[in-house]
Amino acid sequence: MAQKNKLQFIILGLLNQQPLTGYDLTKAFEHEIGEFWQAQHSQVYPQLKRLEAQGYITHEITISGEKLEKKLYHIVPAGQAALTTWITAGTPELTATKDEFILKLYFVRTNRDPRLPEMLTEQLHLHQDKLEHLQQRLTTVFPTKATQSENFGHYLILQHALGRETDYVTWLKQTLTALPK
Amino acid sequence: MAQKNKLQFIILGLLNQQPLTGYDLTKAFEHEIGEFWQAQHSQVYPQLKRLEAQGYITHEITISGEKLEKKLYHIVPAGQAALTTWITAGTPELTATKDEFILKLYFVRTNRDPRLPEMLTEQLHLHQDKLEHLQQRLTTVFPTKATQSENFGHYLILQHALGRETDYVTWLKQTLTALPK
DNA sequence: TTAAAACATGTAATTAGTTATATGTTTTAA
DNA sequence: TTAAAACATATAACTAATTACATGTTTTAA
Repeated sequence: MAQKNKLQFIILGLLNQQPLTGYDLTKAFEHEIGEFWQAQHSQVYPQLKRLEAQGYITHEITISGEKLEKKLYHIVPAGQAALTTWITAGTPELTATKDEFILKLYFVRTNRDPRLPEMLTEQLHLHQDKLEHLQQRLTTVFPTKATQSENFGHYLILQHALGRETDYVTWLKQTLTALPK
Repeated sequence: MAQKNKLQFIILGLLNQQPLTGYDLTKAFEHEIGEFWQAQHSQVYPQLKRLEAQGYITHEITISGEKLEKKLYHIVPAGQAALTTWITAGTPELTATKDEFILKLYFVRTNRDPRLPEMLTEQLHLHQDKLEHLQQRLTTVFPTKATQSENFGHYLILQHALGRETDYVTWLKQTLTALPK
């Protein structure tokens, strides 16, 4: 997929909060931001070099222990400008969700297909787990009104993800019960 | 993104319904199936060659008019087996939705950010349009109970898409009204 | 009759993303 | 004290997907 390099903006956005190393950024993709965007370190390190070449970030080398070199990256004003431009610009394209299960369903022709109950049940479990996970996150990451306003955007998208999964689960349940016996 | 070549199965699935040319398949990605999956002809033609080399499909050449050659592709039993295997196998990975707007929101820190109203309003319009479009499709593609059972999977995923967009619109509206003045 | 649109098939170049390979250091827990 | 886990950075190979390039035919409507 070639999709206009959003990774660069994620990195700028994260560096806009605090200086980080490539390793730190990679960790972020395994946790926090990894909830809705993924990237491997093999994508992160080259992107950091490109951003630095473009004059959006700089790095300083720090030594950890005896000799382990860390490159701590900072955003610079030009990078902040690029980040703001990206956020401020419109987002007129709705990205189609490429959900493999949905794709498989498309090729199931009748409601008597014997594979349907098993397929739907598997997805129900997966999405119920996901829903539980998101509910857990909401209460641990945003326990108070104050924490919600501190990180408003993140709070909003977690709410949205929760709504989406709730809807997914409802749809699967409803479809399962409507199946002919 | 490297995601296990789902295109091959979409092509097998479509050829399982009727023989088609590469051009027909490309058209399908602009209409029907294009609602939730995209592919360009530059992906379709090479994939057809690979599927034929694997022994999943064959083609016959027909002449249109004086000399325009069409390659009409047919699925063969091995291809039908591969298609069934794919559908029957579990689908244990939930694909994360890479929604650019959601990504931007993540970097908006406070509910007083002056960009929020405009950003949310733009998305509201886009998703309202999408919702309307899906409602239109539901009534035109599946006007009767009979048409719904004839193409059950397609009906289901259209229902699901409708629910998803309804939820998206609700979330955006609710967020907009909850914003501080 | 003719020009534009649609039909029809391909390859090349580039970008995005995953998986694999490579190398070494520091910290932690058995 | 030592082995495993975590820290830290980087490149290579490969797959997927978009955009651009390339060529020609048939149909439709002005």
